[in-house]
Amino acid sequence: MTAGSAPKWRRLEPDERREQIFTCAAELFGERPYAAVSTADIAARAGVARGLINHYFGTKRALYLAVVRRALTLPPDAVTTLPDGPLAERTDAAVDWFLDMVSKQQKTWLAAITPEGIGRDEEVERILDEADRDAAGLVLEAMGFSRDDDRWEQLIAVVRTYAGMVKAASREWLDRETLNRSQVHTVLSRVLHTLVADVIPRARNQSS
Amino acid sequence: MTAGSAPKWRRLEPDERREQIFTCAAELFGERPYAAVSTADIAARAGVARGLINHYFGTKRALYLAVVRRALTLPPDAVTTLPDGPLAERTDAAVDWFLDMVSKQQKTWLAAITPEGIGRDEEVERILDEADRDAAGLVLEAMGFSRDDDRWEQLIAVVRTYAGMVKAASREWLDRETLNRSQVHTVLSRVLHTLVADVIPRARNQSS
DNA sequence: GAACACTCTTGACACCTTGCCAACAAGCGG
DNA sequence: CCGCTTGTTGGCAAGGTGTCAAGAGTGTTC
Repeated sequence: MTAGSAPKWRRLEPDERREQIFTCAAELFGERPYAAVSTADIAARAGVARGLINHYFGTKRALYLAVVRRALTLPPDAVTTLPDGPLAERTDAAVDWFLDMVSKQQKTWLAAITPEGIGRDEEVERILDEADRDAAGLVLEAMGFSRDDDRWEQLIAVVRTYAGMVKAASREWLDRETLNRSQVHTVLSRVLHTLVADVIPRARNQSS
Repeated sequence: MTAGSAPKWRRLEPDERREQIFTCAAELFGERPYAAVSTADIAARAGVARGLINHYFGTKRALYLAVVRRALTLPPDAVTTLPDGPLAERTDAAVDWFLDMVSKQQKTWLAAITPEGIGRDEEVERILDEADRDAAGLVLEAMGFSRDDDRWEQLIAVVRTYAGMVKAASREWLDRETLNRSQVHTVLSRVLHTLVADVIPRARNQSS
């Protein structure tokens, strides 16, 4: 028995440890509401002292915000991979791409977009807003609009409106399971088609 | 000096006290996120001992749920006042009715639908769901569907999807002010028209 | 290979919040 | 004026969070 002094704990690179804690936190926040997840729970799952969480993220809330931020940040490989065909094809492809992405990180995505109800929270709201804005930009570009368009801000607003529908549809599909993927796809791509082909041209003539 | 023994506190009817605490709580939850409002804050504003809150509502969370529930309950005078004309007219009228209602209770409505993103919470989610469900039912009836329709559940799901867009549009209009009422009206009524005339017929052939 | 230094990690401490409960007292009925 | 009902208070115990000095793993040096 070479009784080598077995270390009680392993020392990791900060980035590594940070990521590990982050992952465990993301899992837990996906399973239970914010208040029902204690830093002790996160520490336990990560096999780590509770204080380490504060060391890396400062605050439970900050850790939570980091999780939300990453869950809502979508990979920017959207536009490049979309076809060039007619509008109907492009909307189909865009929605498909999106549904794929969402189904990969179901839990986290759902948790991030699920409203808790009354009361506003500046930080979370800002993160949600920016994520929506980025996503809307990608969608618009995929649909063939340019950032130089003089109505860009209004276009963004319209698509962000659409984003509300996308989120609700995701919940019906993944959470409530009242619609299947095919049905959600139909709803989202038809509506997107309507927006681009029908609504946006009209809206141009109603600027305040 | 008729040194009448000045009472340290007044005794109220249970309903009265309950309502008073409820009101203060609603105010505070409207100003700050759930976690940032302590029962001590509520008690202070109500001029009452903290323990009394637990006595009446049992739990901080229960009080919060009561507030959310009341904020989301909407007046059921929708269907009766809608015209009988062609679909486009009905969608126009329905959206108009809705925008009127919303603009009347801006603050409460906005506070109630603004996502806090603090994760999932069965109870709150259920309350939001039921509110959406009721609203969706009203919309469908206004659009001429019957509750006996064998696809009723799926119809509800689709309209609830639409509800997500309605909320997002309300925020763009009232909160961010990136779209004016006319534009929001166009977006919402056109999309509703698409749903009823185009999407729902298709969805029927895709039931899982 | 032993001592060293660096810093990642721990464990305990103080503070705050929530829910509980027994005692108190306001106001009505006799 | 007295006593009863019960609305109301105030303090206690459990649990959660953030901070911080001390401890221990791991690479480096001689």
